Amino acid sequence: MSLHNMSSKNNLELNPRISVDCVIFGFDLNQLKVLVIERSISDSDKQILTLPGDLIYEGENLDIAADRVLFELTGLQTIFLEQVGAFGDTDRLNKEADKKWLRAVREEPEARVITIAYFSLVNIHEYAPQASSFAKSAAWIPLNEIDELAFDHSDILQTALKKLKNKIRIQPVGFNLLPEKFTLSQLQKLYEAILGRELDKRNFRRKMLKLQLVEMLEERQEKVPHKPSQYFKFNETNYNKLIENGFDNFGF
Amino acid sequence: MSLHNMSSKNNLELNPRISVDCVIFGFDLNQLKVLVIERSISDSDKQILTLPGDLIYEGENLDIAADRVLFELTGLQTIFLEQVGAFGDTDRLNKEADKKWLRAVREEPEARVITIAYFSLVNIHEYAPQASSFAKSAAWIPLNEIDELAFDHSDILQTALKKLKNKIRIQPVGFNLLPEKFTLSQLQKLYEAILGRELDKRNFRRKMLKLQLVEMLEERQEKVPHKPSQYFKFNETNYNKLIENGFDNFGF
DNA sequence: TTTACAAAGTGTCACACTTACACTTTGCGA
DNA sequence: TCGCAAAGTGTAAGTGTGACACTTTGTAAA
Repeated sequence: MSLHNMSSKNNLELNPRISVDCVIFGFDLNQLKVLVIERSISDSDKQILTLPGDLIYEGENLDIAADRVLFELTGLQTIFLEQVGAFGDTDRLNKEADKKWLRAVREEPEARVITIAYFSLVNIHEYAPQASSFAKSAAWIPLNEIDELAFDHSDILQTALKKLKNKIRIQPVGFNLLPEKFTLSQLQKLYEAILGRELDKRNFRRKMLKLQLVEMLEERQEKVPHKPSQYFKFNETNYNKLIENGFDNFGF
Repeated sequence: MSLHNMSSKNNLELNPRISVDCVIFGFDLNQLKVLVIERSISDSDKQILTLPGDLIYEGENLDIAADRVLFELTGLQTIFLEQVGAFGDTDRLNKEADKKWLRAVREEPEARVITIAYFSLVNIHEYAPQASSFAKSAAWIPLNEIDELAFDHSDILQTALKKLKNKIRIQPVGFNLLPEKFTLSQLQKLYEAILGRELDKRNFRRKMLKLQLVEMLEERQEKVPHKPSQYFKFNETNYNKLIENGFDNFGF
């Protein structure tokens, strides 16, 4: 710490900047995907992926800042958004490529930044990613194709995913990830994508129907080259009740 | 934001301070308690309770700062400590009594402070709370006797408690809250205190023994005016295995 | 029109876990 | 030796889980 000499520099150290980063999960009825930003300084530079995020504004609440990032990027508002936690290790911006990028875009590239991570579940078909003030290009990348992210974003992503996995066991998940009507197979694929393993079709259906989480619609699939499946929708009353109380099928 | 005029003041606004606050749970073999600080400016002032916490130091990792707060207050090191999350609402320091106190003790009482909350489980008998650099007096208060805390600390406490409740359903809890040897009734009381409801004695014992979480010692209680109970200890191997894997008795 | 395809949809049995419930045992202290 | 107070113990009914294979049905191609 005594490496730094002048008070203005010192001040930078003393007062970390705060950012929010969002892990935005989407589901294309087949795979779980994450919305990432392709960051580049020059064309020659290797593309590096980051999670969407931004420094918070003066006087802005953390949740609001996360809403803002999500909205600017996707146009989505009042969507599910839950805090993952704070990531503030002093060396989190220390990778050479990251430092180079920060020097190119930040007013105070050396400043410590503590980020508050959020995660969100969105319906991938409801919109297309938009260019925003902090991101020129955004893209949905399948979860299992992401191997390296800038800063500590891989860490953040893994933590968010763990949180989602735990959540799905206790509360229903899907309202935000699925279109209004969906088939039970699609719902099952969603659970499989999140849990990372296959589930038995019959057992899955039995469970979903017993929980009365979903209800059958009149409508069916059309023009599929096999037996068309029934569409379902969430039973909003029961869905919210289960969100409130949890499944509560624990050991106590 | 435009209320503030000068750049130094502005700078305060732009760069929030970061603190850590710790929810330290203890268990006296009967009740769940929380370690709180009694804050007072003058003797005449009404005592207000806060969670122990401190601004982080320059260049200090968040986890390290939380460790430090815990250590200074309790002398305990390398204890279970898990992040609850970030609390950063712009109005979290706006209560009149809190502002008065901040003006008395902080260099920059008007600065925005974002706090990262942690929670910890400690064995209440292993030590006595100590005066520390940030707290003159600390005390264990039963959870259900705490009705008001400074700042947003009630909110933080409730969030930490919810986290603990969820944790106990998925992972064993107790190693840090209980002495080395304990009775099954004491363990049951701990679970009841955390879950906030009574459990059936026989069912509880059956479950604990089946999980092989604990093992019986030769030793028994002595000089108790009733049938003495066996002492148990945690089976460290199985305990750690269960921490790793979770109970996994969910719906999927 | 017939046929092949591909995914939807369906039932049962064994097993494990949960819940509810009441009496006996034991050491201490009066 | 008697009373107390908490420890300790078993069972039966019900419910959820996990494993498992065949039939149905609409489309599209032959």
